[in-house]
Parts: sequence; structure tokens; C-alpha cells
Amino acid sequence: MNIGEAAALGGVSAKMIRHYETIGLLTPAKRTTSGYRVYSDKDVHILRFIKHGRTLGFPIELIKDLVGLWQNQRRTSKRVKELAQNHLRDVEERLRELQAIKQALQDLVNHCHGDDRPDCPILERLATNPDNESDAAGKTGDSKRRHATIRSGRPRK
Amino acid sequence: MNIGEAAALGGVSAKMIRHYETIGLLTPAKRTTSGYRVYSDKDVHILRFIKHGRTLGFPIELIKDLVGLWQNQRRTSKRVKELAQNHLRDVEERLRELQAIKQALQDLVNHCHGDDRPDCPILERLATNPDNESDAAGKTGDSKRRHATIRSGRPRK
DNA sequence: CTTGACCTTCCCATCGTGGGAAGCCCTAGA
DNA sequence: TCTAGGGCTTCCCACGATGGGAAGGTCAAG
Repeated sequence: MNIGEAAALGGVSAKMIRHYETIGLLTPAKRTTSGYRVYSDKDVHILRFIKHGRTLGFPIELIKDLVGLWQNQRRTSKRVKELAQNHLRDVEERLRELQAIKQALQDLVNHCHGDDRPDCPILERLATNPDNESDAAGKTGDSKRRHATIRSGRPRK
Repeated sequence: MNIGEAAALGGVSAKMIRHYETIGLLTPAKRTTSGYRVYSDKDVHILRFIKHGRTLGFPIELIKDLVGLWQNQRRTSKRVKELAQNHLRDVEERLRELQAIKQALQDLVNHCHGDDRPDCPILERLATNPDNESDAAGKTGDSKRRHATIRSGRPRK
């Protein structure tokens, strides 16, 4: 089948399939003489695996590892569990951070009248509070987050 | 003062100050004859405001609005509260999504022995589950998330 | 006057995804 | 058989917020 069909069956976009190929998450697909990529049911299976991993928030690099383990009969479930647990810890940390933010925002919102006058505790606090210079997300201690941005979520469905 | 000092006092990097200027979050700073940017205490105040907003996860575009309202004496606190509430809802949605992911991951991890054998429920589920094709994060219904990625967090401190 | 710390601009990388252009390929219908 | 339109190819750009680093100008202390 062509890339479009594989994409539809795998639940990912054709664009992403090509991308996964270039970054080495997928091995380069066979091509027809005219250059079209050709996929099998097995490939679709892998795509679904990847999709599922993404849905659970695994970064591509981890998914690469997971796929490797999946296809390696000599793997140990210990190794797989480790990867999942590491990711889980990551998720939990982000949860803590977001929860701290949510709390702070709720406090702000609760203190604002929200009327037609200009007085606004929200702005006042944003302006004054040099804030707990420490960490809005609580004591993460070390927290050498390699590449974190605020906007986030999940892949669109 | 120069950009370095302003950055230190404002709690942001010099790099970011320049960036904020190019994207219009900050009005272009005055320059010395040699081209160095010059900042005042007022500018530092604004930087702290921005920093605080970022710490609370406000995206730059929203901070732009907040700064505008902050410096507009004819603002209404209602408007400010609206912005904060919108952001809060965003945060809450991401929290829900992350919590769903966390739950799913915990389930996976709990079912894996984590021993030296290759049998692994984690891999099996990732492989089979075409999964709740719907939405790992629960019924968001519409959910036209404009630009959401999985990896996330807060700005490093 | 030299040295080193600071400043300038410019480009690249991250992470995962989408958009779109330019151009080739393939097939169904006239 | 020709043609239209949809699918495919590659390539580049964008997002958001931030950091890294190069190449080069500036400034103040020694």
C-alpha cells in the first residue's frame, strides 16, 4: 500500500511517516520504480505502536528504544519497565509543576473583582511579586530539565 | 544600565530581552552612540512582570496583552480576570490530559513484572491496543488545540 | 595600549507537527 | 488516447520559548 493508506490505518499523517523515516524511527520504506514508498501490514502495526506511544506522551527517542525492545526477542521486561517508569516520573514532575501553576492562577483569579474598575490584584501581584524566586512548581530541587517549554499538551488526536 | 545588568535584575537572560524586543513584547530600547541598549529601572520592572507571567505559564502573546492592560489606566479588572481565567482553563485542560497519561502509564507499569524475561505487558499493550481511539486525555470534545506538544514544563529557573 | 568582559547581529538547534510549493505519477472517465 | 484531479515526491518554512555560538565592535581597568 501507499503512504496515504498506511497513514490512515496507522493513525498518523503521511507527513509524520516521512519524518519518522528521516529521523531513523522507521527504517526506509521500499520504493516502487517511480519512487513511491510501499508499506505492509507489519509497517502499519509499527505505526500503531508508535502512535500509541505518542499518545502516552513518550518522546520520539524513547519510542525508538521501545520499538527496538519490542522487536528484540532477547529483551528483558525489566528494561522496558525502566523506560516506562522514567517517563512516568517525567510526567509526574510536569504534573506537579502544572498543579502549582494552577494553584497560583486560581489564587490570583479569586482575588480579582472582575468589574469595570481598573484596580486589579492580578496585575498588582504580577507587578510586585518578585515572587518566590525559587520555583513556582515547588521544590524539585535539582531539576535540570533539558528542554521544557510552557505550552504543551498531547498530540492532536 | 546595560542589557546584562537589566537581565540580572529582571531575572531573564539578555538573550531573551533582545528576543522580546524583536517580537514586540518590549519597545525597542534606547541605544548609546555605540549601539549598546540602555535600560532604566522601569524597564527592569517590566521585565520582572514578564518573568512572573512566564513563571505562571502565560504564553508571550497573553503577556503582551497583560502588559498592555497593566500600563493602561482605563483598563477594567474584568478584562484582566478574563485573560487569567482563559489561561487557567488551558492549564486545567493540560492537567487533565497529563493526569490521564499518568494513569495509563501507571497501569502499564503496574502490570509489568520487570524481570529478566522478555514477556512484557507494556509492549503488548502498546502493540495491540489500537487503544481508545478517542482521546487518552478524556472527553475534551472539540479540542482544537492549536499547537500542543508533548514535552513541556516550565521555563527553567 | 592591551586584555578581558561586555555588547552587537546573525544563524542554528531544540521538539513534534503542519502548511505549502513545485513537480512527477497514476488512474478513472470522456 | 487524452485529460483531470488526486496522490505522491522533496524541500523549505512555521510554531514557542529558549539556548548556543560565531564574528566582530566597545569599554574600562591595569
